[in-house]
Amino acid sequence: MQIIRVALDVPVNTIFDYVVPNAITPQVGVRVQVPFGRKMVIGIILEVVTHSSFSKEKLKTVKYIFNDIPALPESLLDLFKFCSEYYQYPLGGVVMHALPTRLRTSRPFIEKPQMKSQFCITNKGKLVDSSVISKRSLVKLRLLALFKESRTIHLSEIKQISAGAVKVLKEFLDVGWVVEFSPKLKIENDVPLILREEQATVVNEIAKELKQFNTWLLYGITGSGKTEIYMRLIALQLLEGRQTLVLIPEINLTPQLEAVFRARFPTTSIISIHSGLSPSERTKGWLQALYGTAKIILGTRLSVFTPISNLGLIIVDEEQDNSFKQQSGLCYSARDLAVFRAKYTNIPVILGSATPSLESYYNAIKNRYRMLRLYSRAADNASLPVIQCIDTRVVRVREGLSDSLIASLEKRIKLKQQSLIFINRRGFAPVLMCKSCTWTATCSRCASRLVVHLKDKNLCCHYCGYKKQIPSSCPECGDQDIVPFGQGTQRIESALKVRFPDARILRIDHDSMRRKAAWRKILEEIHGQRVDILVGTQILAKGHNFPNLGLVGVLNSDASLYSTDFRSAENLFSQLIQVAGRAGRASIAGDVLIQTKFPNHPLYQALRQHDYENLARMILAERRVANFPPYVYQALLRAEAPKLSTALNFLSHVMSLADPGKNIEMFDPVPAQLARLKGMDRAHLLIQSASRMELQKFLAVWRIKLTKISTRKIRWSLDIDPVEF
DNA sequence: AGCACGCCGACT
DNA sequence: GTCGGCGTGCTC
Repeated sequence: MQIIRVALDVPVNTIFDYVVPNAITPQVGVRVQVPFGRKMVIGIILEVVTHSSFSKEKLKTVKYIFNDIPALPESLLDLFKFCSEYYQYPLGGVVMHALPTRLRTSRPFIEKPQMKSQFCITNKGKLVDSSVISKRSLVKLRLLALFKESRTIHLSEIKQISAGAVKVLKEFLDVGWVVEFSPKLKIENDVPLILREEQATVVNEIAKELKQFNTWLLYGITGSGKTEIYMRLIALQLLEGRQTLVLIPEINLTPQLEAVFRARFPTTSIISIHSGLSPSERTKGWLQALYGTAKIILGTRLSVFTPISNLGLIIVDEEQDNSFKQQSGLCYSARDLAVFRAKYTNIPVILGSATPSLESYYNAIKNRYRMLRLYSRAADNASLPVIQCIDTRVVRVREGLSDSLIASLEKRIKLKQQSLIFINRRGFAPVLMCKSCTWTATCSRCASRLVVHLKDKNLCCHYCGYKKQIPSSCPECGDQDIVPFGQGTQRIESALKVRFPDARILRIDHDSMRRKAAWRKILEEIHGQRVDILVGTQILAKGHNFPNLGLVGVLNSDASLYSTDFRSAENLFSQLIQVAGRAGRASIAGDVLIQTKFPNHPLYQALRQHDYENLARMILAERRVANFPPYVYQALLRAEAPKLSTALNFLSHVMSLADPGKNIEMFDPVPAQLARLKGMDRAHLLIQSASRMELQKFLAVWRIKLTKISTRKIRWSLDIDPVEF
């Protein structure tokens, strides 16, 4: 009897067996529709066997075997298996999570061959001498001439030439004389820069071992030209016909990097996978990667699961970024899976960063990763910004702004340069407070304070989205003197407006970024020099070049220095290095001013010296003493329940069931940082071990016990290598 | 996760 | 006497 073992999207740690009629030969990696309970569901065949341990009478027969897409490669299925085991998550859940949503439906996927509507000529096309075309091929000649004289041509214009013109267009596309033009992206004729010596060294080092596994940690200061190195190595892959997977942290960065890649590789098929695409578009790109036609696959963490037939290289840019770690459900780290995938495929993986994660840096010290360094900035004349601290214990601060910062802003406005005020969000949002009884507005569903939004005149919970009106008096004591306390971006913006009435000030935060096109518009404003002072949070730190930026002011970064989260200092450092990197990118010497009460803190000292490695070694020394990662491996069991005591009791009970060996350390259950979220109380239990393998073994056994005990009213989940607590 | 089965309170 | 509450357990 033919039996298939199928992965289904059910939170049960088993795969399900089905009978296949003898006339059909099933294949591993193929999508199927099967009866499950009283419904029909979609799954993926993981194994084809002849016997089932499940009783034969109870076995059902597969309903439909899809042939709309090719079978998933076994290497990808192995990645799923590893992911399921390592992250302690049901295999079926992993497989279906990784599949594009469009393929999770029972409707077969039929690709509509739709052509882009606009096309433009490439450098190669421009150089074509029309004499190579036969004088009799009138359509070819006319089309080429048309392309040579205009920048972009619409499909309808091409159709006007003759009925056969579209066929000729396809020929031109095949030989690379023209490319599809996407109106969103400007295609410039990008000429590869001449590499600096240190860049060339890095490229050569990696190129020497291009066909075998190695984890390269590329440490390069901001603006040192890491992207150029990626492109050189991608070019080498392209010569071999191999594909490259590029993982980046945020969706915001996709169009930017995509445009850079398209400019460099105008005739190469590049796909980007991000949440802005429709399910069909996503599936289309996903399939192009599987077919091997897409040569560069650019995407966020989910794209680590993309099937790629001829993968030659993986790049993880900004590898320290926490958005590579999924925080709920399947808590995977795309960076770590990328390393596994590269090892399994025997190809190199590059982790790039200006401030590598301590985990990666430690791996480099231990020679598990190979470190390469870039110390200088790529652009001529560009130097690193001068970073200084403003001691707010000494200098007067009004409305959150010190006199020295105001003076510097004034200077930059006079020089017609732009400035950026960067606000560290932590504890900075304005809360509503009663001056007489110190009551503050809190969220009824979360253990959080409501944030004052002056523009919409309401109070908002930043965790669950709950909104309500600003009360006119204190609900506790009735006093009318209730005021926003602490400066948010809005308050800083208004303070700046008072101080600089003629300056053009632009505030950027999550509210002003809501709309899809907002970011593009904001960038246009900035690049068009229609802004003098930018005010904003984290979003401003990432990726973009502001050539005329002369000054960066940093407010309220101290809160992260002494946070309960042991990673907050390194995150702050990474963030400040990134914002500082916004300044002085072109020929302007940049200034960075940090307002702080602790100017002598080692973190700020390292920052002033632009000395990541010294700080990293110092933090590592602390971690070793405190027995923290990367010296130990951690796992977190989270539990949430309507009452905190329920969650804590559950964790205590579960802890008593555990049988940790002497190398496993378990800590007592504690309430989570944010003890209440969306009406649920949250607690967790930390487990750690110096041995990753022993921790894995222990968790596997323990989790089976966990799934067996009844969990009424409680939701629990395991987070392996947690980054947030 | 769904969805059914199952055993106890307020309703035509 | 039933309708329906959601606690428990199964799905190949």
